[in-house]
Parts: sequence; C-alpha cells; structure tokens
Amino acid sequence: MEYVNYDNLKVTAATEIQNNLREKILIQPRTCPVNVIAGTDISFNKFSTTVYAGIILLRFPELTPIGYSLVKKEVHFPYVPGYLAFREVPALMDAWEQLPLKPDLLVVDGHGIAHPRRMGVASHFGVLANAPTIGCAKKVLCGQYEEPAPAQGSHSPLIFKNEAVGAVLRTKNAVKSVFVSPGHQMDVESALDIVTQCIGRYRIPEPTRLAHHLVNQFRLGEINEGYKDLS
DNA sequence: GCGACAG
DNA sequence: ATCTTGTCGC
Repeated sequence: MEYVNYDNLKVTAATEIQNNLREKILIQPRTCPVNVIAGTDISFNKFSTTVYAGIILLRFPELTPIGYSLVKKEVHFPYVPGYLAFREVPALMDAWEQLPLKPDLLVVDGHGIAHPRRMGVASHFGVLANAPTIGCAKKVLCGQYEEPAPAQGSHSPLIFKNEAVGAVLRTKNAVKSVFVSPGHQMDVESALDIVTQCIGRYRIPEPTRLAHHLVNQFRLGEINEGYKDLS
C-alpha cells in the first residue's frame, strides 16, 4: 500500500485502509519474553490540532520507568469513534522511531481488535510498527459483556459478533473495569495476563497511567520533546 | 428509525 | 480528550 497522509482522508478512505491493514494482524499467544514494556498515550488541548504523543519504557515485571520518548505533531483528522488511530498513530510512530531501544511489547490507550472492523488503534499501531501490542481502554467501543465480579482480578469475556475479542478486567476492588484486547502478535489470554501483571496501585494499569501523566506534563510545558533516559 | 459511540 | 467543582475516604 502506498504512503498516505491521514490528515486529508475521508472516513470512507480510512475504512478502506483499516480493511487492508486488518489482514496483517497476527493473533497468537505471546511467546517472546517481556523484559521491557511500554505505555503510549496522546494529550491535546480541546479545539487544538496539536497533539502531544509519548511512549514510556518500563522494566518488566518491576514496572520501573527506564526512559521516554515525546513528540509534538499537528493532526487534522477529526475524532470519529472507530477511527481514533488516524489521529494518534502518526504521532506515535514518530515517538516510536525516536526510541533508541524498542520495548518487547506496548500497551496502547484504546482498543485492539475489540473494534467494529477489528482494527482499533492498538492493532493499527502494532501492524505499522511491527511490534506486539495490547489495547487497554477505559470504555467499551463495541461488543457485549457481563460485568466482572467486584473483586480485583475478576474478568469476563468481551464478545463481538459471536467472537471473544477481548476481556473486561476489574483492576481494583469495586472500581470500573477496563477493556483489554489484543492489538498485534498477541491473543486475548496473553493480553489479559500481561495487563493483570501491570496493575499497580491505581485503576489504570501502570504503562497507560504513566504514559498519560507523561504526555500531560509535556503538553503543559513541564518537560521537553525528545528522548530521555531514566535508567 | 433508534441507540451506541475508544480518545 | 480537557475543564471544573464538590464529596468521600484513608
């Protein structure tokens, strides 16, 4: 597929890209060891076309930060449910290319295959970066599920069109669940296992939570663009 | 037509 | 997503 800039795409063209990229998604048990895991997120000011993207690297399973990559970019593709990748992936790819070392796996904010066309932002990024990814979202996009039991660690399958596309996970006692789904080079069971191991003290698993904090600091001018080594 | 709708 | 105010609980 030839290079296309997402900024001037119409939704119908974006759908076509998703339908093409979908064939490249690999759903399989994760086999490679995970020593370094990453969290990704985007921050922006309402009504602004500037997005602040970040990828934070954490040692696994300790979850201690070892570095981060920050990039600022202009985006013009609007937010349309089901097309989040067209706003986030370009900036994330820049942040990815800036990393001096690549993580073994990334936890992306948003869904993976738990998507109307099985091409959520985590799958989209995973295919383009050719890296294992997991989608971790705070809200459902599509599919049916039973609410997991109130106890931390409880989970239930997320079903879409008669297929288990992800899992609903209770990360802490009596808090709202999060939605986990494979992005690329991953399956539901592996994704659930990894995210469960990423639970720290808060509702949002550490990779995503720290990435969110990072890009927010970046947007507010508290830290600068570029790669920073923390090890 | 109606309801749902990641960030 | 971001912004804001208020409340609950350790």
